[in-house]
Amino acid sequence: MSDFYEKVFEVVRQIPVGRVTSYGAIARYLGSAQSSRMVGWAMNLSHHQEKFVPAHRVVNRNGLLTGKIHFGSPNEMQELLENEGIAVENDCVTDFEKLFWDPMKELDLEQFER
DNA sequence: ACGTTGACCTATA
DNA sequence: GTATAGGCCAACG
Repeated sequence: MSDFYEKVFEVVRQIPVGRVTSYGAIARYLGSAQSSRMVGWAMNLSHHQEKFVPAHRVVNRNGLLTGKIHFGSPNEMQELLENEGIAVENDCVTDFEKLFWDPMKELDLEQFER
């Protein structure tokens, strides 16, 4: 497994409950700013990972649940999000800007504080 | 081996 | 404000 995917999974697991992030944010955090597609592909592999990866907390820049079809059922992603307290309407995360969790900001800030 | 596709993003027009 | 174009890299047929 490449380090890239491993890092992606690690970052995704660090997403707090009730928060969401975008593929681009993760890609930028990993240094591959314009390779956001690879992040999505990594999510595809996340199903094979023994450790559970909350891929449902990762949406596109628009807050749209584009990847829901890759889950078992299209409703599964929305159900999981709503179960964590994230309101989803019409396959879009409501108050996406509020719930947005930027790893580049949050993680770097945590590391900086330490 | 080559062409197409894809859980995306940014930039022009 | 929507529309189109380009770029990125890996997987699939």
